[in-house]
Parts: sequence; structure tokens; C-alpha cells
Amino acid sequence: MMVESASETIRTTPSNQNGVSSLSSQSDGGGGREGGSNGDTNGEISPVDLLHLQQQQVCVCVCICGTYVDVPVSMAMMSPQMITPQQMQQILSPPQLQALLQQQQALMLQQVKHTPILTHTHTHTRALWTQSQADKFRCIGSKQLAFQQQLIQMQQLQQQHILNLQRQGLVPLQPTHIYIKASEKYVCITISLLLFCVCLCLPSHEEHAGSHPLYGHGECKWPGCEALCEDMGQFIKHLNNEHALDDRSTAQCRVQMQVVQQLEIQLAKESERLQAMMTHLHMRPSEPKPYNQPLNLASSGSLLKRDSDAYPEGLPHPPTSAATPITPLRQGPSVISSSSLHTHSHSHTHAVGPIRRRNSDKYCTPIASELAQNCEFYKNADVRPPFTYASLIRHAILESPDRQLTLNEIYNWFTRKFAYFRRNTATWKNAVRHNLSLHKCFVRVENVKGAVWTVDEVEYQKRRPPKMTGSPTLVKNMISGLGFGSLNASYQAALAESSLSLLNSPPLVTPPSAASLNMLHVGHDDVSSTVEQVNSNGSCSPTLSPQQYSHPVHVKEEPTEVEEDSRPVSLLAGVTHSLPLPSDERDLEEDLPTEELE
DNA sequence: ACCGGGCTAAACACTA
DNA sequence: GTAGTGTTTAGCCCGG
Repeated sequence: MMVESASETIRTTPSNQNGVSSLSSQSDGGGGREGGSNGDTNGEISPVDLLHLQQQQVCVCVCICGTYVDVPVSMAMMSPQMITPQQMQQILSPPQLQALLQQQQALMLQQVKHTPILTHTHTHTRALWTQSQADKFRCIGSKQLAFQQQLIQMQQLQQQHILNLQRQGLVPLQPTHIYIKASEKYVCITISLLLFCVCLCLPSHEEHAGSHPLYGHGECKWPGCEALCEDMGQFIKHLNNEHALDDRSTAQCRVQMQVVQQLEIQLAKESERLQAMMTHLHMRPSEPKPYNQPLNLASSGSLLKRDSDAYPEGLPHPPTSAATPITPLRQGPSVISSSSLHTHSHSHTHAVGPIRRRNSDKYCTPIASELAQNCEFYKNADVRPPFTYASLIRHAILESPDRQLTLNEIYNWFTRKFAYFRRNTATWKNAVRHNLSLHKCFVRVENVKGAVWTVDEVEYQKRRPPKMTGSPTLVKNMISGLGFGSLNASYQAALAESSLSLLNSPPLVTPPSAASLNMLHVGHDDVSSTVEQVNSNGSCSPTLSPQQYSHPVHVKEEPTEVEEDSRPVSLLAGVTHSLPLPSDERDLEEDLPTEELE
């Protein structure tokens, strides 16, 4: 077919200046999301929009105590805890800094007025002086001297106060407004920034106390650093030099937050388990333990706002109208994939736009949960599902009661589940057949009724080796979800080498290392990411009744026979699927939701 | 630049 | 002969 209809021959433009993945939108609707990205003026910006802005290196105008400052979004989005005095000085110009300090002084003075004054008596013992006592003192003695003393006292108190604030974390301040300039307009978002500016006045007390949480045994404890520092001074120098405010440090802090959060969640689960065990054993718990909530992550929680918050629960999250086929946003936990962010800036030239680089593969999101969550959406909207043909076919087959489908049934599954596949049938059907034939994971089995297609799980795993486990790609995905859209690849990769390994490494005390990344297991793209690992041992396979394989099977060419021989159970042919899947292991299958999809 | 994965298109063979 | 099915190849794009 040399000539295609004009409405269906929009090929992806190679000159994709934003590096936008081709899996995104077909912009025949004129870019429905563009308007939304510009923060349509109701004063609210979705996390997606924020990430957009971050990636575009947009500066925001931050109002700190009434002082407006232009700050890169990446910085503005940071948790305030990460801003050091030096960095604050970088953000603020000297006049702004001065204004800020003056305001802080005023604030402190206000507080001091209502606070007992700490001073020294001539006997070098401490006594509390109230404001009235001070007033009385002034009346009696030398007013000049008293005033000076009081000023000194106030300064001391102020410093003490600041130290206390630092010890407690930071001081909440009234909501701070961040104005993001979009399309020549400032859109205001309100974030409860903490009073991070107090650290401007003083060096950290911890730095002078001879101990530092990031320093121990002569090493820098910054994730992934382990630099040797002979003493605290050297460490402080190292800290300021090597771990100053930049994207990398910011990202590492964020990741550390997530580490803590994950650990807390894990702790909560383990506590719950312990509780249940003790209850079961009729033991009395030592004391009721409230399940830990992820603590002190309010800032990250607000900044890493999940996009699911932006949509009504339980509803698909159509990024645009059904008339505009695009790849929908991920809606998994905290996952805002970079691909999703680019959906608008892309045009297709094809009837069936390229599915390549589906997030099923790249972003490790189970197809089942995606489909379960967006089932109705895909059914009705002309949206290309963000999965490869292979994973879709596999899902269709595994979803069937017998885990086998004829080609026509596969076709029907596609058209039933996705409005997108109700057109251009020749194209995608060809692709389906192509995939069935090409991939060894699809095994054709001759049945009494004809040929059916089954899935060889081991082959499927071989086709997509678990190399992505802990890979920078995975990290990138996660980072995207965490709101690191502004980070470049090297920083993201750096995260993989440092903190992220902690997220899933069983030994909590294991220092971050590249090797520990290999211990990560993250599900792949689809139905049974959990059981797939089991399958790789050959011990567990999808169920198929033996009688279904009374007919010969067609085995595809197998260039890696040696590898196959090493496996405990050869799954080259469909017969190997005759092992019944134990019911409990069936549960392992991560939401293979026949019911959810219907 | 190279390579692998994925997609589309198309040619070809086989069969009902 | 036709339609459906299955296989194979080629070319392209994209990301690593």
C-alpha cells in the first residue's frame, strides 16, 4: 500500500526537539493538554504541570516573608530543610537578604517581648528576668547600661531561640506563595514553606558540637559518598564543597526521604504483622504501638503530590478528550512518567502510532493494574494503550480461562478492550500476528478446534531479562515519580548508584552500592511480575490443562538451546504449561484481573 | 556510531 | 479464487 489516507498517515516527526518519546500523543486534536499546562488561571497547578515547568527550567518567583525572589523551579520545589545558609545567600540578593533578616529580627523581637529574658547576674549565676524586672532595673540604674545589656540579652536569646528552632527541625511559617510564570502570567500556588531562613544567622550548632549525623567513623555518611574526612572541620569543608545545593544533592535528599518513608511503611507493616502474631499467640503486646505514619514528609508529600489526587478516585485519568488519541498518564503511585509529561508535544504520522518504548517496558508498570484502573477509559477513548503488542497479547492470553486463545480471540480481546484497536485493523492485526510469530514466548498449539496461542513465561522473561532491575532507567522512572523531572540523566544515574538501593535492599545497614541495586526486584510490565520471578526458576507456570495439549505444538526456532537445557524444566513447548498452578501461587500473580477488566 | 527492542509494512506460503 | 493464518524480512525510530 503505497498511498495511505491523509487522516491516517501522520508519521512521527524525527526532529523531536524536546526529546519527546514517540509514544505519546497524536495531536490531531490540536494539543488538548496545552491549555492545561499553562495553569489555567484558577490558581491551581497540577503536579504534572509543575514537572513540566521544572523540566523547562522555569524560574519561579518565590515570596519569602514578603520578599519576591526569582528561583529556579528545581530549587523552589525543594524541601526547605535542604537549603543551607550559603545556598540561601545564593538565592537571595544582598538587599533581599537584608530585608529578610530584618524581618526575622522583627519577628524575633516580637517573640522576645513575651519571653522571659535570660541574663547573667554579677554572681555569674543565671536568673530569669521578666520584662517588668528589666524595666524596673532600667528605672533604678543606669538606663544606658541597661539598654545595652538588654540588647545583648535579646541577641543571646535570639540566638538561643534560633538554635532551638534548628534543633526542632525548622519553624513553620505562614503559608508562602510561589508564583510560577506561565504564559506571561503568574500563577500562584501556596506552599507552607518552613522558616528555613533562620539558619542564615548562625552556623549549625551541630557542626561545632563535634558530631554530625552525616559524619561518623571518619567518613562522610552522605548517601553514596563515604569520603574520608579526618576531622569535623575537614568534613564540614567537604560537606559544603561536595554536597552543596545542586540537583544531585537535592535528588539525593528526596530519595532519602523516600527511603525513610518506605522504611516507615515497612515498619508499620512489620508492626502490624507482629501485632497479629502476638494476638494469634495470645500474647499481650508490651504496649500498643500506633502504626507509624510516614513522618516529617509533609513537604515532600505536598510537593510530590500524586497525580491521582488530581482526579476523582476510581476514575480513569483521561489526559484529553477521547477524540484525541494519546498515551494516557500513568496513575500509579507517585509515578508521573516523563513520557506522560510529553504527551502534548508530539505528532504522529501513522494510522497506528508507534507503541515502542511503552511504559510497560520502560516504566515497569504492571499492565494489569494499568488496565484495571483505566479499563473503561481504554474501552471508550481512542487512546493507544501504553504497552507493547507482546505484553498485550500475553495479557490477553493469560487472562483467558484456559490461558490460550485463538488468533481471532486475541483480535476480539484487543477490540473489546481498546477502542483504539477498533480501527486500522489491518495494521495492528498484522502486528499481532507478527508478534505472535516473532516472539518465542508465544507458543502455537494445535487444538481440536484449530490453533491456539499460549504464553511461555520463561521465554517471556528471557525476552526481557531483568536487567532493568535497579537500572538507571528504573531509577529514572522513579525519579520522575518523585518529582525529579528537572534532573538530568547523570544525576539520575547517580541516584541509582547511591541512595536508591536502600529502597529495596533487605539489609538496612548495608551501605549503598551498585551491587545492592541488583537485589532490587521491580515488576516488569505486566500481568504477573511477581510470579515471573518464580517462573524463571521453572517451578511455576500458568495453568493449562493437560488435555489441551493432545495435539502437536509448533516450536519456534531456538537459538539458545544451551540456555534452555540448563533450566530445570524446559518450557519450550506448551506442554510444559500443564503444571497446575497452586492456588496460593495463583494469588501471587499481581492482579491478573479478569474480573477487574470486565 | 552501534546495537537491541519495538513497530509498521509487505511479501510469501499454507490452508480451509 | 479468496480470506484467514502464520512466517519472514526490511526499514525505521528510539533509547541505552
